[in-house]
Amino acid sequence: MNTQGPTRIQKKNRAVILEAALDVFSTHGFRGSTVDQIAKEAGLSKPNLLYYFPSKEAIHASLLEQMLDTWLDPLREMDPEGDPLEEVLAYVARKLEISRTYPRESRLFANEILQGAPRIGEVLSTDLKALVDEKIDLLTRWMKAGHIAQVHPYHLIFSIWSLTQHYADFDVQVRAVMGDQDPFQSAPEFIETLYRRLLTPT
Amino acid sequence: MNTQGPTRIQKKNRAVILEAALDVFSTHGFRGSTVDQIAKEAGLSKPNLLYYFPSKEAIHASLLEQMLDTWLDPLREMDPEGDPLEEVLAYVARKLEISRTYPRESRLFANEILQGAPRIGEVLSTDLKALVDEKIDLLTRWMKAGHIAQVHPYHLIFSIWSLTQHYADFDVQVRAVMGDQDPFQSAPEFIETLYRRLLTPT
DNA sequence: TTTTGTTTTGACCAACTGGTCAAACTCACG
DNA sequence: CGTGAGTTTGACCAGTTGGTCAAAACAAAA
Repeated sequence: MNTQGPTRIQKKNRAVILEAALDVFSTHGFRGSTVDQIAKEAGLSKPNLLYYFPSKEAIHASLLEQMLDTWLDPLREMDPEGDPLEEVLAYVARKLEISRTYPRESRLFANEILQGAPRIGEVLSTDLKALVDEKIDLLTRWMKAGHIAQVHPYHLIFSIWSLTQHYADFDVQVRAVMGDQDPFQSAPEFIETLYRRLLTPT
Repeated sequence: MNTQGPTRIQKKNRAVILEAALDVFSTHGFRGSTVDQIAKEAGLSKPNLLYYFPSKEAIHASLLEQMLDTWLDPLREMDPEGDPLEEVLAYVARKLEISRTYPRESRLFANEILQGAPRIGEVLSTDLKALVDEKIDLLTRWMKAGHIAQVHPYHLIFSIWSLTQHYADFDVQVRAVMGDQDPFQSAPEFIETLYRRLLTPT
């Protein structure tokens, strides 16, 4: 009888599989990826991989779930008690940093949304919407109090998402255009300037 | 011997196929789409579809080529003789309008880039880079002359791409968060404000 | 109507896909 | 050492995929 948690081997192999799957799914999308590909990347045989996860779907679901938390965290941290402008700027900086550190997660997410969010559409219109609405409220209060400039708060948030994730999702294009310059060296300053000028009250 | 151009039927069917393929490819990506799916959407049998295009790849390539022109046009139109700030704002407005009018093309492109641009990587680092470099030059001159504020010109362009395409590529997410409000009603004003504040010289 | 080129299709194929299974192997522990 | 649970694998399967092909159906000019 197994009364203990997962074996050392189970722990290691599940991690190895998720790591490999993230690589594969994030660059080929769900349907574009094959179990064989993931198994090879993980250094396992296909049946062995399917001994640790019941199906391709299950691996993908596990990755998405894990990723959604990482994705939402920076927004959650925006503090109603802090200095408004600095809070927004800090949020933007965190988001950009995450794009740099976890580009594969960003692309996994982008792939899912692009295809109509078949697997996380529900979460978007419940959990995500709830969190965003809460922060929209906060931003609106800040604007009404004159702490930051009045702009459409939804679009403010969308703009932050799109600007920061662009560097992960469209990495190939960014690098093709910029040549050998590192986009992440100059991006933080540009984006901070942008939001400072947009949000500093007149 | 066929000395004339394409038949009336050929013209119509090729168009119908491309239209159907755009629908399918843009929502499922290349590998996620099947020839059968496209054929069904086009109202043709699979062999009949393959009578008009030699392969799945060929249809995809044809779409990408056609799309790239549409995608680059608004940037080409940015006029060195015009008023700097208004030229940039007009470019942004054109780009956003295209996102609204051709969301499928935008998603087709996003899919391709996300997967590492295997089919258009070459074009990006030649044609696209050349065009961008030319406009970067123009923007830099405008900045040095004090007509628009000094910001990193590459990131300025990336920000325009990401902000405008976001509304096409992440449409599902935007709508999930905004509920039944139409994002395209309020987006143009927000984005214009953003670039006006960013670029108006101090 | 005949003839000739164009268009459409059902039947088919080989490669690949996600997933199963029984048998073999490995390993910690008594 | 032995034994039982945990781990790994080769062989296999049914469904799907992109693509082919010969024959049939159709259109239009003579």
